[in-house]
Amino acid sequence: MTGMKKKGEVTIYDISRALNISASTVSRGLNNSPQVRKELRKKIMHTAQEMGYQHNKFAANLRQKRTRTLGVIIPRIDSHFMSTVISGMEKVANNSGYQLLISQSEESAALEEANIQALFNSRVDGLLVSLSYETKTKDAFANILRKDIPLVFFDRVFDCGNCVSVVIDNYRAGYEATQHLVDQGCRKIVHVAGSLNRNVYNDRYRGYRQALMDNSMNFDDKMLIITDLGDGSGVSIINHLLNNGTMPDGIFTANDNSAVSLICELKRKGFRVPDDIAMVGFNDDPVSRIVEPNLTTVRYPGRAIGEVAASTMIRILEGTQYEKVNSIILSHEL
Amino acid sequence: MTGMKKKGEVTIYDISRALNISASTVSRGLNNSPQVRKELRKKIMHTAQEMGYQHNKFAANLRQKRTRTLGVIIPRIDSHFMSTVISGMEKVANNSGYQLLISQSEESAALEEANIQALFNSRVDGLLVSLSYETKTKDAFANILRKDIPLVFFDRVFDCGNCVSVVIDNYRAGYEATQHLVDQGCRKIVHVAGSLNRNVYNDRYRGYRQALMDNSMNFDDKMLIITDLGDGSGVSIINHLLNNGTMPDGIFTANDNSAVSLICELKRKGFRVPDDIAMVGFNDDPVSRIVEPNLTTVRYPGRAIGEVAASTMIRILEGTQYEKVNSIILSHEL
DNA sequence: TTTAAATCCGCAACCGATTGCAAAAAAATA
DNA sequence: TATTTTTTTGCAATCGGTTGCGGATTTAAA
Repeated sequence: MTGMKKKGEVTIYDISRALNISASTVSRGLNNSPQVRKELRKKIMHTAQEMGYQHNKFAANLRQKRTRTLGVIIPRIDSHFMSTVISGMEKVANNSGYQLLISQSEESAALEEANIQALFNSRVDGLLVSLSYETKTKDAFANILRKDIPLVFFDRVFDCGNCVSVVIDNYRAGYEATQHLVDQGCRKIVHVAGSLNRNVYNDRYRGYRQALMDNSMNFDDKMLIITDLGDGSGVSIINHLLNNGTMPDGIFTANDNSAVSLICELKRKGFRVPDDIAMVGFNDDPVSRIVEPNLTTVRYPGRAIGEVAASTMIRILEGTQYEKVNSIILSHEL
Repeated sequence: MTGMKKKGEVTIYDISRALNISASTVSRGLNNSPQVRKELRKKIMHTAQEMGYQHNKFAANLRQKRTRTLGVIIPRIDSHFMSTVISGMEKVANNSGYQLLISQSEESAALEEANIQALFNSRVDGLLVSLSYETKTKDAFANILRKDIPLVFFDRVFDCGNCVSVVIDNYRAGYEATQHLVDQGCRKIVHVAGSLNRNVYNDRYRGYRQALMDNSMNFDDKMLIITDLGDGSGVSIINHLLNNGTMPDGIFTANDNSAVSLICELKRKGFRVPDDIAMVGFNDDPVSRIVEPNLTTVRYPGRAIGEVAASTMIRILEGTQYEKVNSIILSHEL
């Protein structure tokens, strides 16, 4: 069927035959079990090496009912933030002898569900998820939860009894970002957000609202713009604002892509940034340091989020996570 | 040992008992084999669904000696280019029912070798690799090659008899980039490169040399600067050039990170870009479109590279790749 | 030397799906 | 109805480590 036949693999049985001992001893020897005397252990390993033996994970997995594999589902991997998260995760996992099975939901709830299913079938020991833009319910996770497969959400999370969330305090970050604009003298601040179904955007939005309120600034619906936050979102947002005649003197936007896009478009339209319109972004994309004028942005610790999510998961799996945590909040900074 | 016991899994034996048929028929039924009559097939699937059956890939893998898993080794995942490549790969793989096992070499030959070994042990059906900065020999791939595990290199490749390479024509791209600078009136062009052990940098360098030669411009060693191309490389490069008194009027640099870094540093030192010094980058990072002045850059089709690499691998595995190819060259553009 | 305690090792069952082979059942032909 | 052909189904072996349990061997204690 594959058109490709495997070469004869060397098994522990071959080794046992070569050394004239039993396969169980070989297995124990290779696993460095104290049940096999040191000398013999060495001989086994040496012979294994010599014969080109390769451990077969499937046989082991089948028997042990675990895979040392973590499933990861993210919207997309090709964003600065996500690839940084994954990088941190991969490193931690690798150091602990785990491997990552990564799949992309492409912001689609259906694909997300298919991926959950596929990873479930692959018998991942645990699942690390950042939700798609579309996802509304946790139905898709029913199988996972039913079988007590540990579930860790990061960044875009669900509030969920039996699982852990790794996030930053988006509410506070949103508050601080808005306050920063107020401190700069802005009196009319627009917020550009993503889907309010996602905690990250909802929390930032709530922080923004609270900051306005605490500064006795009023808010109306026209000051909240919900978009996909894509690279090209700037044009339509600015047009929208111009048409509404509600040009603000400050914009707090929920990621850096859209911030950059907005800045470019504003400049094209003749506005000066930050003199006419001040701007705060979110995510600490490298672009934010390059674009002129430099963009104020909320530092989003992607690598740390990945590392913490992975190490938490591993502690849960190894049974060394004693306290029952529901969410882990990492620090951010402007 | 894990502290976590699995719930009793439903197996084909449970189903066979429930339906009073043999496990082999259940297996065939679940695989939609025509050997089982349609009606029964449906009943089997239905019962499986109902009982919450989950296919166990390990048992299947163990028996079939294949995993439908592709190993991927890259220097780092947290760069725009690489994450785009991976994104394309993942999508293609997923569509064909394959999964990706991704690991990072962090530019270290030792870690790369460890990853090869780990993926080998995981019995990946094929291996997709972009080499680390350090790698010098193909020794680490000996096991892979010996067992005829298909090997596809992309971007940073080895010239290797039995495997495929997916690349762009870096030589021509280097030539064109240099020629572009010449056309802009540059008479003294410096090239900033990565390790010349890597084809990508070597080829670009050779293209650069050839372009100089074809324009009767001379070259001396001081005009080639080899660096790690990191985000912070600009400062030291400019200092180096200033100290040498060899300030050029054009720079062709082998990636966009360093280009941006260079531009920033040049501006800080009071040079005007591109009036005093023109610049061409490489990789088509989003930053290249944001930085001012806009950076001329070679469009590097990351997603396409990932897609082509993955689909080629899958064709090889499925035995539908008939022609014997050694390298696939994708097009680029300025 | 005998007995008790440790240490080492192997037997054989097990994990769960796949598949060659052959028997059984059903359908087609004589 | 008997025979051949075709379609369905089941038996049992297989993939390769892992591990509980008991037996064998060695060492220590009596």
